Amino acid sequence: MATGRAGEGLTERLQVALKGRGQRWTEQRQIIVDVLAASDGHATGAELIERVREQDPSATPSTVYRTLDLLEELGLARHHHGPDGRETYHLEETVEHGHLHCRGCGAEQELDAAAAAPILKAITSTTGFSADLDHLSLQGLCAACRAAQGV
Amino acid sequence: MATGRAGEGLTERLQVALKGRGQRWTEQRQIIVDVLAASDGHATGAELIERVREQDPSATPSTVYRTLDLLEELGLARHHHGPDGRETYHLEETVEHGHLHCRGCGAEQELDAAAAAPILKAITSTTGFSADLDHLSLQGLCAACRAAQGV
DNA sequence: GAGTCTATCGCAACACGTTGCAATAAGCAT
DNA sequence: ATGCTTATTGCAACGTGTTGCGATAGACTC
Repeated sequence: MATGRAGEGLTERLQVALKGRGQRWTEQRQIIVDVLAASDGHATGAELIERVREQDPSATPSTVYRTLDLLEELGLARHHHGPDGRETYHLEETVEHGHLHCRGCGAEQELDAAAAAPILKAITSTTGFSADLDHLSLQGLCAACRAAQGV
Repeated sequence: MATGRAGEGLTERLQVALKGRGQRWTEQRQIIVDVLAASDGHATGAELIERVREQDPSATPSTVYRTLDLLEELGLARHHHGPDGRETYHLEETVEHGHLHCRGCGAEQELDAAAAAPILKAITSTTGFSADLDHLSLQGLCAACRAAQGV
């Protein structure tokens, strides 16, 4: 939880992965990975940029977004879209999980792999489609709101 | 199939609903509803604006988006977010359905209510959450791509 | 260490969507 | 028909995210 520093092994994994693709390790990328590691799960692009800028005011949005894309290509980060269409990013280290947004009370529940398993299974068996848990972002009514609204 | 004109009853329903709320019926709103009706399902905000502008070049994005919000409030339109976070709008008349985006081949399948029923049931029984089919937008691998990749 | 190649950076512009505000015009009452 | 109230419009600016391009600088060779 929010260590403030990228996991020690992570930086090295990154350096190796980049070198293997003829790409480069830079200080900005280190900062972005650190910030992402410190953000522990759910940070929007704008938040990440702001935090990166605290450490390096010369950083620009394009650099941050491009680095995030790169991290995704390498499989070290993921992003998904909230109910308002905004993006949130997190490291792949974080447990894979889906999201449930309640349109009644606005609450957001996480959906871990165990809870999601029957759902993913139902998707596969009815559609042949293998869904990515990380992109599973549902909107609806939570149990409490359903009870409150007598639905 | 893209009638090109809003269903006759629709315009009247709208006028009544608006009047009941002390709101007004304008030509622009008629155009927007017509365009939406002609778009038959999946149109992005930008596309809608472009088509509205063909009929009324003075229309601006803010007006179109505000009208779309209004239509949603009235329950006559819906929107959801694609895998890239962009919005697509459709009339409530359109059959309620979810979406499946394949990250392998880029194909998009629709998920009708019958196919979704077991999935929604699984969601409810494991989480207590009642999900909105219209916001169900999954990303993953379709059966063909899974076979091709031997996953 | 100097030179070369090219990935990365910063900038500027764009695209989509949202919001605040002043001007317009819809709908109602007279 | 005229005037009044206020919902709606258009404009302009902003926020988030993307893209093209020239300049910078990282990594490798000699």
